[in-house]
Formats: sequence, structure tokens, C-alpha cells
Amino acid sequence: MNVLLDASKKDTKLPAITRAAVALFVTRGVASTTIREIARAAKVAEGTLYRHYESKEDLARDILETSLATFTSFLDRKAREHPSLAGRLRGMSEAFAEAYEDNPDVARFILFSHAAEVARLPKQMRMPRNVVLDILKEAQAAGEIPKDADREMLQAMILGALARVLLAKAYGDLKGGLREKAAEAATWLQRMMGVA
Amino acid sequence: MNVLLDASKKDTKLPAITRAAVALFVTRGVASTTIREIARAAKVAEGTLYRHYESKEDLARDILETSLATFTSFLDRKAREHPSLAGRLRGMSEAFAEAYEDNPDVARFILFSHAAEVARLPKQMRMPRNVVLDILKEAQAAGEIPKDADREMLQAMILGALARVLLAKAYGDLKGGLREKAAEAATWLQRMMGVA
Amino acid sequence: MNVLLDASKKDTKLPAITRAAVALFVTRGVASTTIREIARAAKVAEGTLYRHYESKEDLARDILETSLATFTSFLDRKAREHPSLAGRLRGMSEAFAEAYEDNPDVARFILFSHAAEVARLPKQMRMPRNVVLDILKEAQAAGEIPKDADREMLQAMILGALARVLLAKAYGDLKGGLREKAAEAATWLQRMMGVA
Amino acid sequence: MNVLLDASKKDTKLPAITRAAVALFVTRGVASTTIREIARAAKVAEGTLYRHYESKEDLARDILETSLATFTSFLDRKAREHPSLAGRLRGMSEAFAEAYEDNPDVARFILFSHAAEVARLPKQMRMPRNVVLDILKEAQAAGEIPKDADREMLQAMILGALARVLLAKAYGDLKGGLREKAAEAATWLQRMMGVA
DNA sequence: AATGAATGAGTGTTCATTCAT
DNA sequence: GATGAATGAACACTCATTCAT
Repeated sequence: MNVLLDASKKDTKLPAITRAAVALFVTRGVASTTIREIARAAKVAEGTLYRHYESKEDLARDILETSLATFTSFLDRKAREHPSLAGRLRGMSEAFAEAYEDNPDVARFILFSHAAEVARLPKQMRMPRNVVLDILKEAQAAGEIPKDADREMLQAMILGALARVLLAKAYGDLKGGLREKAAEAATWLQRMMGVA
Repeated sequence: MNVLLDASKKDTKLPAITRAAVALFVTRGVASTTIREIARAAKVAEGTLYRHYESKEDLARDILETSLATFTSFLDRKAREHPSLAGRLRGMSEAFAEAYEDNPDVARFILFSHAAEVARLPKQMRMPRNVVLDILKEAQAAGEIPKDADREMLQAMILGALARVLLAKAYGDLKGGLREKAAEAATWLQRMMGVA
Repeated sequence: MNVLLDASKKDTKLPAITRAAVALFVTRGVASTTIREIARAAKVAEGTLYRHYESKEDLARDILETSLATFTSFLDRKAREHPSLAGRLRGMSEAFAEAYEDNPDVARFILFSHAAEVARLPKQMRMPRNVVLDILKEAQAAGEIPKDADREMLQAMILGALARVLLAKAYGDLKGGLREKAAEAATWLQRMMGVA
Repeated sequence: MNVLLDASKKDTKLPAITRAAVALFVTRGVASTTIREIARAAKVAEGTLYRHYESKEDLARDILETSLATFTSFLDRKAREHPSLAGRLRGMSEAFAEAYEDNPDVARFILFSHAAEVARLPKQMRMPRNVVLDILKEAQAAGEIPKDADREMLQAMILGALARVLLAKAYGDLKGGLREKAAEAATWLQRMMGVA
């Protein structure tokens, strides 16, 4: 299954371009990556990029938007496979792990994009933040967590924690399988929320 | 007190330059910020920047390195004002809040620098990560948290959570005073670690 | 009758191409017109242009050369329908008007091509200038105009005047029918030459 | 005296740029002239051009606008040195000659700019056309030419004739001094208008 | 130390041309 | 003949850096 980026287009050069672009974006940043580098990495002529995207910014924005939308709904789905907050924290943690396993570059690109890039996305776009906020709201309604808990802060803490665990994995700081780590992270989060 | 960036130099134009640079770096990113923009914002001629720094990269690296070193030792100090893990989590949370209050731009620049920029720092440099790792080690030695807990993962979760709370504040998503939010965040972290 | 451009080819896409090309050349200039624009305007694929012409320059040169040759002989014919200089001036003036009525774009393309484009035409090619020079020579031989009149200058004045009248018409500066204006212009030229 | 282009700026590289640009524009056309060519011809770095002009189009427009404004008022002044239409035709003819002698490239650039370039000029800008129209109006008021003569057409004929004479000179088709030719052209125009 | 005009390598982008279908 | 995706050289333009003042 393709969690982050649908590369199942016809036999166009688009998948190669996208893959090469993300890999470069994630290591050097969008601004420091040149069109020439992307083209070379994708084994494509420079002009070919402009058949698929209007500009470099458009390419970056499109990848971010598409991947982020895919991940957001994947996160939502994985969370809602469970009824309880405890299960949902576990589901979200697994979603992060699976996304990373599916495509580490894209996962990092999504989770650590610069604010300037995120600002270019559609204003009303549903984000991981919205998924977590909804889940927390439901948990409050169900009496699983205190009604007066600051959801915005909890959402920031949960996503911040999960994202940084992935980054640690990417940096090689984390020993062991990602799935096990995800389960472990979920357990800590459940303790934090008092639903262990 | 100056938590992040010492601007108390003689009557040189350096403080104006660093202040302008950070503000731009944090909104547009280092690569997308031009020397001309920095010079204009600092009300200084373009060439003047080269009296103080060898290059734009050098400027960015120097600010990051200096601020990060300052913050790291500040974080260490604030944590070690307390003997218990509970107190230290509270101290670190406060360190984040104070750093942000002292200079929001610099705080964000430190906490959300791109991997490529961090990679340029001295290999052996002490980072917030090392502060937290040491504290967790001591907490394990004191029996406050399980001996088999994965410190790397906990460090990632703690710093990820605190950093993202700051980002939420910067985005205006968080209502209320930062100090109160810091106390609240510390409480959640204490629950997570079982030291509430 | 086709005065400027023979579009009566078989059922090829050539006429559509030349028509579209001239329209674009005349408004944007040859250099600023792209193959893609021509192809789009002619409802033809870009590659199709290269079935008919070797290059964009070749296309422009061919249109210019063909149309100019057609116009030059048309101008000659219309002039020589009359024996006197007065009549011939009238005939030439009518030739300009008819050419414009036949195909305004092509007429403007011929009359206001850039020097660089004209320079690419065959060196020995007969031009409107040659037609007028011959007619002036004959008028001198017939004693209609002074033997010492500078034919080159007169030719420039006559063609410059007639061409610019057409341009004024194209710009919408000229009220009234073009044929009447042509007659009027001829009258002024006849006065100039003293053959009214 | 500087008839067309004021090159008396401080000791900047602007005059060299302007001179080189006009020379290239007039032989190859604006669109076909590259920034590199201009820079090389002006013995200046490419980036230097952008200290003085925002873009290549801006450069072309600025030169055209400035030179055309200068020429238009020069034409006006030379014409109005005389009270009669005959004198004014002579004055205008001289203005053309002097402009060409002052700077042949600029004169040609003005008189034979492509329609697309002229279209970019300020809408309300005074043009040679307006000068001639005013003079013809006054000549009609003074009874020197018929009240019902089409001024637009006469203006086109006069300017077209004078411009093309200059072009003939530039092409080397015209023998003799330009001033003498100007006087001769003026005589023909006076005959045309019936004020010889 | 400070200036800012000048530099030119390097960037994103365009577009005439090719060629497999 | 016709197509249009792919190409890559060439373009306009940017910007970090230098240096004479």
C-alpha cells in the first residue's frame, strides 16, 4: 500500500522526478536544491521538469501538499480503527512508523518542512494537527481526559514527541525496530494522558 | 539577563546585523535570505557584513552555534536547580519558555533549524539532547524511572514536545501566558515519566 | 485574387500555419513569437511545423520572401497599367490599398519587417524599391520629372509615405475607406512630382 | 548639443551601456539582442546592467522613451523656428538630418522601433505625429493648405517620407551630404503641400 | 570599521528542435 | 504527414562576494 506518495502514474517520468526531488529537498532543503540537481538525480533533462510542474516552488508545494494530505488521512484512519484514546494514541504512533517505513524521505519532508513552505499550503487544508485535536475533543467528551485540558498544547506535545522520535530514528540515534519503538512511544503517551 | 544572544558588544553594527539576520532566517530560511535583505533590515551596507563574518553561511552558523551553546548551558543550569526528575522537567520547561520570551526569533531559529545547518556545527558540541540524556541517566540511577527505558527515545519525546509547544505559541495557537503553559507542559511530562 | 499569399494548397495544414504565424509575427515580432504560440494558434502540433519549414527563421523568411515577391510584381503590374507617371503613382497607391485589404497582417509584415529580416532575403531579389526606381527613370526619360532629381530619395519618399499611410490605417488613425484614401494619397504624390 | 540621448551622467557606466544597447538593438532588434551581448559590447559585467535598469525590456523602453521625447521636442523647436508651413517643413526635415548626424543608431532606433515596443510607451506621450498634426492644423487655420485636407494622412505621408529617407541614407543608398538631402526632401514636401 | 558599485558564476526558466509513435 | 513528450543549450536575472574609496 502506498502511504505517502502515489507513484503509480502511467509510464511518465514523474515518479522519478518526485523521488529525486524529495530526497534532495530533505537533505539540503528546498531553497538550496537546484533544478539541475533534481534533473540529474532523476536522469531527466531540466526542461522535462517543467512539463509536470510550473516551477520549483510548485514542485515542492505539490509534493508537500499531496503527501501531507495522504498522511493526514492515513493518520486519521489508523487512529479511528480504535474506539479508546489509548488505542488511538497507539494507532497514531503506528501511522508515524508505517509512514516512515513506507518512504523515509517523504516522511521527513512532511514532518520537518520549513514554516515558509507550510505557509504556502491551502489555508483550509486538514492537517495532522486537526486529526489530533478532534481525537482529543472526543476523548474529553468521553471523559477520558480532563475537560479543562488545553487541547492545543496536548496536540503540540503529542505530535512533537512522535515527530522527533522519527527524526531520532532517521539520525540513527534509535536502536531497535521502528514498530517496537512506536509501541513504546505510544505507551509513554498513554501514561501522559492517564489512559495507560 | 541574556539567555540566547549576547548583544552587548561595543558600538559596532554587529548587534543590528545579527538581530536582523535571525529575524529573516526564521521567517524565510537561511538559504532564501539574501545578504542585501539582511543589510537593508540592519540599516548597514552590504559590504559591512563581511567585516564581521566571512560569508553568509558563516553568519548563520555563528549565530546558531553561539545561541545553541548559550541555550544548552542555560537549559542545563535551569534543570540542575532541582534535584528530582520532576523538578528538572519543570526547570527545562521553564528554560524553553524563558528562552522564547527573551528572544522569540532566536529560540525558533535554534529549535527548528534545518538538519543541513545543524550538521555544520562542531561534532563534539554539547546539545540540548545531551543535557536531557544526562538527566535521564541520573534519574535511572536514582530509580526514578525504569532502568530499561530507552533514554534516546525519551529524550526525543521530551524535547520534541517542548519544542512544538513553543512553535504552537509562535503560531498564535496557544492562549494564555507562556510561563503557565510551561508549568502545564511540565506536569504532563511528569505524568508521562511517572514522577507527578 | 490572391495578392500576397497563396493559401490555395491541397489539404495540408500549411495555410493555417502561415496565417497564424504572420498574425503573430506582425503583433509581437518574429523573435518574440514562439513555435508553440504559432502551433497553438494554427491548431497544429509543434512538430508539424518542421514538416513544412526547416526552422522558425526559415518560416519567417519564406513568408516574407514569397509575399514580398508577390507584392512586388503586383505593384509593378498595377503601376504599368498606366503610361503616365501620374497614373502610375495612382496605380501604386491602389496596389498598397488592395494588398492591405487582401491581407492586412501580411501587408504590415512586408512593409514593416525589421532590417535584420530583410537582410536575409536573396541579394538580387526584386523589391518595391526597384519598381519605383524604374518608374522614376522612365519618367525622367519621358521628361515628366527633372533629369537631375535624386531617384533614390524620391523612391524613399514615395514608398515611405505610402507605407506609413497603411500603418496609420492599421492603427485606426485614418477615417474613411482605404480606396478613397489611396486616391487621395496618390493626388498628393502627383502634386509632389508636379504631375497633378 | 545633444539631440537624442543625454550621456552627460556622472562617471557611471550607464552611457557605455546605453550606447552599446542601442547599437545592438538597431541591428538585431531588441528581442534578439542578449544581455550578454550588451554587457560585452559595453565592457561591463552582466549584473551591472541591473544596477541601472530593472530588466532588458525596461532598458529598451527607457532608451526609446527618453530619446523619443528628446527628438519630439527637438522636432517641435526646429519647426517652430519658422512661421510658415514651408519653413516648418524645412525645419522638420533638418531636425531629422541633425538627429541622424548626432547619433545614427538612436535615430534609427526611434524611427523604426517595432509596434510592440512603441505600445509600451506612456499612452499620453507626445510623439512626432502630434507635432506634425499641430503644425498642419495651424497651416489650415492660416489658409496655407485646404481646410478639408486629411491631416492624419498628410502627417503619415510627411513622417513616412522623411523617415524612409533617413533609412535610405543609413543603407548607403543615398549619395551626397545629409543636410543637402534634407533641403531637397523639404522642397519636395513643400511642392506636395503647394507651398513651394 | 564602513560603504555600495561592480562583478560573474550560478540559478530558474524558456523554447527551438528532435524523434518514437 | 502529424503528434507532443523529451531534450539541453541559451536566456534573463540574482546575489554572494570583492575592493577602491
